[in-house]
Amino acid sequence: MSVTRIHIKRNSDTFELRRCQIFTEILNLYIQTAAPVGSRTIARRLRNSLSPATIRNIMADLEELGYIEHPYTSAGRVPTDQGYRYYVNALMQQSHLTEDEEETIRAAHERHCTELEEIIERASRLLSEVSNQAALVLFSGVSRDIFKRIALIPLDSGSNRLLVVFVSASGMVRNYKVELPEPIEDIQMERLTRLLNQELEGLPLAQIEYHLKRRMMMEQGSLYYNLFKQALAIIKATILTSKEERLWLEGTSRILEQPEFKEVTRTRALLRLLEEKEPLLELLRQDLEQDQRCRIYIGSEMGNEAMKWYSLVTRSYKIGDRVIGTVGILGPTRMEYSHSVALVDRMAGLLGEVISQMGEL
Amino acid sequence: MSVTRIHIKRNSDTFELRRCQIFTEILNLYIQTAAPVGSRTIARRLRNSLSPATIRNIMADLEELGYIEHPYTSAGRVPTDQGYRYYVNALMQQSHLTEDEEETIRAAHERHCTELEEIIERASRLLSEVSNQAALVLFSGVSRDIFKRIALIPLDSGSNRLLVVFVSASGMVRNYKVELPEPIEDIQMERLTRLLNQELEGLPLAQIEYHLKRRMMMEQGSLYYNLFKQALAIIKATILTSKEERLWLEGTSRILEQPEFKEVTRTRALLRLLEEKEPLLELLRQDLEQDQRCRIYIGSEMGNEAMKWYSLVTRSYKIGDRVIGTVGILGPTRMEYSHSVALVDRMAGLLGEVISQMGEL
DNA sequence: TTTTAGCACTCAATTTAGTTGAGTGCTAAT
DNA sequence: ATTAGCACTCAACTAAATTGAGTGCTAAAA
Repeated sequence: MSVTRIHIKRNSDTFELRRCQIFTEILNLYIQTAAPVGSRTIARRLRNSLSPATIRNIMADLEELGYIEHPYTSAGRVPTDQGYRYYVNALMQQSHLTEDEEETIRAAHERHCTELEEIIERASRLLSEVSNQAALVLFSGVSRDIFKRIALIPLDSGSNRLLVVFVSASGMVRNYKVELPEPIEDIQMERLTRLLNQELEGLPLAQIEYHLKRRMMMEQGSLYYNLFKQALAIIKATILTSKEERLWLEGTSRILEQPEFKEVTRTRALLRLLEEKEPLLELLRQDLEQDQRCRIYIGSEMGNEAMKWYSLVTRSYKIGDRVIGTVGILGPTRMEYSHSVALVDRMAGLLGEVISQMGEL
Repeated sequence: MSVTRIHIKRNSDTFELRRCQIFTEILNLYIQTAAPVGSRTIARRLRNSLSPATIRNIMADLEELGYIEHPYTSAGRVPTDQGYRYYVNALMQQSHLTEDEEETIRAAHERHCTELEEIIERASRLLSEVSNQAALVLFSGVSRDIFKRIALIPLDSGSNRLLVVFVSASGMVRNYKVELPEPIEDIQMERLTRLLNQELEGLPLAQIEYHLKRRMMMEQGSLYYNLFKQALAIIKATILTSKEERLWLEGTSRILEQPEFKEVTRTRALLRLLEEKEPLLELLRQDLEQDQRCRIYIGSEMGNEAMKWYSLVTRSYKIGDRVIGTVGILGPTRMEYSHSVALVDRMAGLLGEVISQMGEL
């Protein structure tokens, strides 16, 4: 009673292998049916090469390892988050898209379009449709984008209201309205525009401030000093202040189509959370830092009670080697991870490509 | 058995009045509790001035009129869509916002901001929070907006790619990328810009095409002819092609908090529909045509199976007397219509105001 | 040592039957 | 025109019984 007997001494390779096989079987069945899996079912699936009793023993082992668990004494087994993690890390095999899926994706990308936002919205819709889960796309391009061109447009002649139009290398266009402390002459404005475009072209946004400050120092005392000062002020008030992060979330209603939806409270909590967006953003921002392959967050790993029953598969997408955002699929922990990974990979690749092309134009 | 006896001959004013009173009572009770209302409950609410039996008779009348119905033989009564309609048209009294609500709304509008989209997003969130229902805001400003200013920015020097920046009177800024059939010189472009700004300032977008064509005719043979031709081409490729309708939808998860949510299929169907957006848009577009006070669509009136159990309260908002969009609340048919109307009215007024101010700046 | 058959046991889920109570419609008395 | 009274209906709840998929353990077989 007091000593927990750990009897997984049968550690030869064959046993190890068989355990994995049975675990995968449980996992797959559970993914398909959403119902706890029992020993007899597994036995049948293995064409009775092992008896239910044996499988029960192995299941006991798996439970001790923390990969599966009992909802109650006499129910079948259900994978734990730890189990999914093990599967994802060690057992999962690469999966490929079906021809249908390829076709759908290709068809959707046939119509070209020039609006970045439209491209992203479509991509998120597409991903949601093909995966039949909720899909998300984060665009956080601006902050890691590159300066291409700026234009200053007076909003009222003679006034001090200014429209600043900014075009980034990735083709994104942004507008900012600014109010200057005092009216600015047309000639001065033209100079300013020319200066900014000459100085900043090709510069990553992160370096702009530093660069302008340095140049300002250099020009100290010269005619240009004031110009640089003004330029810096404008840039600071516009491009640098805006944290242009935007999240698209599509197909949340598909979450209601899963059987786990029956648990009303779970679903409600999740949808609430998704509407807030901030918690998700925090998670996604991590992906921006490193350029890795797919990231998978399983249930409790997301560190949020409301997301306990859901998993997230994400991958960053990029222009060249600059990460500019993240795409992802959100579904119940009981999801087909390999398939989701394949989809997310494809979407991330495609989205990067399409946006790159757009920027080049 | 064969002849339906209609015994609503008691048509004197007192009876009429009493019927209304009881109907309102049923309606209010049902709105509060979401449970069918029985004759005894009503009798108690009327301090037993009438016996349950009498009330049953009246209820039978109301049922014959189509205002209430039985879910099953021995259940209480539930208002029908027709009943809600009657209430809304004839019985509903104007309601005012509570101080709390006023306070919340005012607080939210304290922080000024310059981005149109941000203002609208905030407004929809706010409306959803205060009403505790799903809220929506349609912005369809552009098509009925007024020209203010245009700017042309070459994207690559010497190339034929152009960024067109357009500012409308309501303060909205739009960008379009266009590809010209042949490169355009800087001087020519400046002329073009000046021409467009001079010709079109203050013109409703709907009249732009006609105006330019007419001017083109007038200048036939003159030096300006080609300029006008080019101008028209650009305008057509940008401002006039874009149908810049955008719908914000916030707080859909609040729908899950209503008791009618138990009917899983209903909710699922609704959320699905809301994600598509198009059906809602169609409905909302109608409001743009006339400037009326609040519009109320009740359940089946929306002509969509999935929305059968929900109602929509909308009102257009405007700049001056130009309608530029619609705000609305979406909730179960069993909603507090008068309160929703008050909220929607306030939001529509406020939103119009805020956007107007923004445009003036 | 591993596998399996057998058995007692558990427990959610389903079924069944019975009870309750809010509500109705009708009729006859007030 | 109103009400009291009565028979009837039916969802919702309760409690008990049944079912069956599943378990763990043990002892025998391989």
